[in-house]
Amino acid sequence: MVAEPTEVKAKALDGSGDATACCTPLGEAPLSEVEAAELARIIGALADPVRLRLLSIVASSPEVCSCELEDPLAKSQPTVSHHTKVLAEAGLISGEKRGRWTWWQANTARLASLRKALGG
Amino acid sequence: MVAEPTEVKAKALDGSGDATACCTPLGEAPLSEVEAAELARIIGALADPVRLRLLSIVASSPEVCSCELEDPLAKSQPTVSHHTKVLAEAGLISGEKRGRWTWWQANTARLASLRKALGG
DNA sequence: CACTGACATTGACAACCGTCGATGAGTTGA
DNA sequence: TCAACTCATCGACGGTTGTCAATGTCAGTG
Repeated sequence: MVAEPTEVKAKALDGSGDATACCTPLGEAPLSEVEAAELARIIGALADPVRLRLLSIVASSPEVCSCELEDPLAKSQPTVSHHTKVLAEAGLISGEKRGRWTWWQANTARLASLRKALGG
Repeated sequence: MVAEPTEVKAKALDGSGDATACCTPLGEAPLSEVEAAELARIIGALADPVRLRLLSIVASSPEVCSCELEDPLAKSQPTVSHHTKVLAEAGLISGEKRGRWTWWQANTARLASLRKALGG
């Protein structure tokens, strides 16, 4: 028997949970405390070399399985799982569980909105 | 007597210390460990709400004095000094000491290269 | 030359974060 | 039904980080 695909995480950012920018672009006006906190949360998910490499791997392929990440990252399975969770909660990747495997793909819209918040 | 302006910090990133992108854009190819470490260092400088607000203040004005940051950030003087140092070492702001004051300005080129590394 | 003002540095402390072994939950195939 | 597999969660440990009081450094002022 084959299980139905299951959506995986994604945490609210601007309230609705979509991938739009959260903040007024840098350089236009000082950020409010709330905007800064929210933006820092997302950026913080990228402020780690392992997660950056993880995201670059996922973003370079249409879909990547968790099991394909352990080797290139040279990290233990719990560590990889931790990092995917952080990236997913920041909305930067999305996971779908199919059968035994969880498949990840990059959220390019979220990355674009982040670039925009950075002054793009 | 009036002292000459003094340049303030800026730390190597791609070796030359300029403001070009350090890494292959996300989504094009997996990052190397060195690229990821370097990019994470820069992004890490932005992964803090206080530094984000600090940068947004500096970037919204042609020049800002350190003394003008304490109040809006609601942080002590050593804390503000710490954050300006982190941002400067990441190349995101540049400081110039004139007389008693240190004047900061945003490094827009560095921000642009960061956006490019993020897939822009 | 003392004195004040602006900023950097030091040292200490609490909170947070990355890491992994052990364990648990759910799926597949025999 | 049971064994093997994939992944998430838990608990613990060590290292990093944000914060501030105290102190140091240097430029301008009287």
